[in-house]
Amino acid sequence: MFLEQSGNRIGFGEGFKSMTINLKQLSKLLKLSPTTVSRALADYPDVSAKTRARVKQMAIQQGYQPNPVARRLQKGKTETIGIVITPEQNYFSDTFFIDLLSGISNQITRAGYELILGVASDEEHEMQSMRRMVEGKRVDGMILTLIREQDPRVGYLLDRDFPFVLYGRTRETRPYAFVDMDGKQAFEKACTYLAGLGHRRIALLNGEPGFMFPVGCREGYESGLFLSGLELDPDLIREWKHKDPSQSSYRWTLELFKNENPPTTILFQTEAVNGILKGLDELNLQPGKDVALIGYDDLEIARIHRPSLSVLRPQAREAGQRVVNILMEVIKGEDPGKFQEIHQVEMVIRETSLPPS
Amino acid sequence: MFLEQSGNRIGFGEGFKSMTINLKQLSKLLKLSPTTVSRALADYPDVSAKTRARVKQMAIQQGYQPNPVARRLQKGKTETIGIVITPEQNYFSDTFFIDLLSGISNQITRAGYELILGVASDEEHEMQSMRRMVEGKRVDGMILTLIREQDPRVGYLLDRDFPFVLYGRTRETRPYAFVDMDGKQAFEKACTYLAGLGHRRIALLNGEPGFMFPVGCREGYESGLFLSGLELDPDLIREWKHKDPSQSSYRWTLELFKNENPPTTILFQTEAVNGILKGLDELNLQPGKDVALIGYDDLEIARIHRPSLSVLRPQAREAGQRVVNILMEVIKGEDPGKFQEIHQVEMVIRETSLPPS
DNA sequence: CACTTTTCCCAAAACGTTTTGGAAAAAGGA
DNA sequence: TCCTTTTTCCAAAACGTTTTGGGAAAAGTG
Repeated sequence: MFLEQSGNRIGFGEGFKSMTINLKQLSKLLKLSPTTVSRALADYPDVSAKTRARVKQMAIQQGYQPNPVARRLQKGKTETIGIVITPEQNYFSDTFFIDLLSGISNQITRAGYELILGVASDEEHEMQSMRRMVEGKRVDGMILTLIREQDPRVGYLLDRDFPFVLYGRTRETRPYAFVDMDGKQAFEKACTYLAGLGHRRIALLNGEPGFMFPVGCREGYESGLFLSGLELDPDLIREWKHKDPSQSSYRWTLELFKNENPPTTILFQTEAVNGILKGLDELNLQPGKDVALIGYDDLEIARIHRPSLSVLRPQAREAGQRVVNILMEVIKGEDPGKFQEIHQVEMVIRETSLPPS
Repeated sequence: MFLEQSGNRIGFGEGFKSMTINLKQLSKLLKLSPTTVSRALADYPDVSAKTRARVKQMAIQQGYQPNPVARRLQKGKTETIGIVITPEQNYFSDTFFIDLLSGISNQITRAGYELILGVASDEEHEMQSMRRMVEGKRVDGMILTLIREQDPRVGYLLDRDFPFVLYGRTRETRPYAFVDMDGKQAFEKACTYLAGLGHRRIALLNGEPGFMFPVGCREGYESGLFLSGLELDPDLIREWKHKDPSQSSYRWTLELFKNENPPTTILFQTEAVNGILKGLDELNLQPGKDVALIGYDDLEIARIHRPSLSVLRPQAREAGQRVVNILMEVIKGEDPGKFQEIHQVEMVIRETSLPPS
């Protein structure tokens, strides 16, 4: 009589004693069928306004929340999105990425979904982690970041028609959904801006080849030089390593100034700024004064450094939200090819982008 | 005859066409009952070795994986662990935290569980995100980081007997499970080491009050001074802000050296190193030479900086794994009070811990 | 051979929802 | 009043597992 069936068990050793109420229990309380209660809460038109109100009030009073696991089983959806990060590549410690993740997470929560996180140490584990999510039916869709020029993840997901959205782009002919920052336009803008100030020797300390983003940066750089009537000098282009941004960029900075006709300004990803500053310091060159600097990404260091760094600032949070909204559409069955967005990047002029001295 | 019931649907606009096989379908293929197949795969003794082998082989061949959502419903567990991060506090961009997260994630995967991530902008949203996970029956247990002296999250979870493990400690009399680094011992060790080198004016640039970790750091600092027969001078203790570690530590560094009897060495959390280096640079003091430095946490900058920074190095990855293992025990119903671990912290001597000049 | 024990398998129930396909009651129309 | 339509509700099925509680066949025992 007391606790019929499927009531709360009086836990023994079960740790957490669920204090929560069931649909069945709630419906008993209301003297209605579970069907009606479920439909009332979901605002179906076939339940009267009066009972709907009664149901909702009781649901709130009893703190009823539908069990998500049961709903997922019935609906045939996991209500879950997956993402795999690779801290080895020193990307995760970027505040930009946190902003992206923040936008993603908030939007996913708003949709009533869950974000599950995989942490992989290398490319192989990255793929493995993703396969577990996809083939293990643990997610409805994937979000991919830190995209490579040839990215096996994209082929894998396209092959099995699994919903996904890239933050970034890759070399792939089949249509897929992505949100990308316009790195090309950003670097072009920075380049023409510097040229406009009178700089003639503009160096590019670019990200590691193999990844897609530096490709756009370089395109923008070249196009910027061209638009400004400047010659491209291969000696002014160097690439740092993802595994060790500071060390490699430090060495390349020293290299750049061994040039008999050294640069008066450097374009780079802010990730690499520590190495560059270290190098300039060693060469007794003052950033901003002797060498103008514009970095891509507005990290903390860019703001607190004296002189403060001029940067190209992507709107990471907004991009994260878009990624999620698009993924939801793709999950619904929309054609992924319809969702290909390239977002503009803002240029923030601070103290390191003066004319050459 | 072809696709009876519950077979694969030939998707229409459904996006992802599931190519995966069912327990029912698998059992039909094997001419066995779903019960037997399920039990064979779970290594129950009441299925013969022969059929067990046959079942397993077929399962592999067909790529069968039990639907986790269905299993969760039946088992009454979500097989999911929750964590909420607060990037605002500039904690997340710490590579130490990535290591912790990496250890957590890998161990959770090994247990067949999932890690769901919440990203909250402040304390209020942090609580909100956790409540959604707990009250919404979305997780079996929680992992808490960045613990405050008075932490409402702990009381909340204790009140409802919900399984959780802290990375860190808090002021709470009821027993709870935690894994913490021995910050006290670490700072004591660093302090006595420096005193042993001959330093007499040892400064502490500590983390923000309100959080638990700086409390231990200070205890260790004071105890280290005492053991070395040094007097505590309140003028040598300052606290930087979580929201802006670099800026605040920069200002405090300048302050410290306005002292008529300035320090010859500083103890701090590596998070704050940028501001300290900036300050020393401005004061024309060479780190390592004029002022010895030991930081807590072995961030990238500590290794790449010249001179390289001596640090206290917590084993974040191992700690993450322990947190998960403990949480699994607590979820099983073990007494959380049994799991209170304090891990030793290694001291790595590099180039910034020389005797006073 | 008859009885007991062991081995091997399975039907049915359960987990907590949502959806399907009505059915009873109320309202409207002639 | 009788028939039709609309409104309001609900029983049963389904989602894909695991667990419960046997039961039939095979093997052992006297």
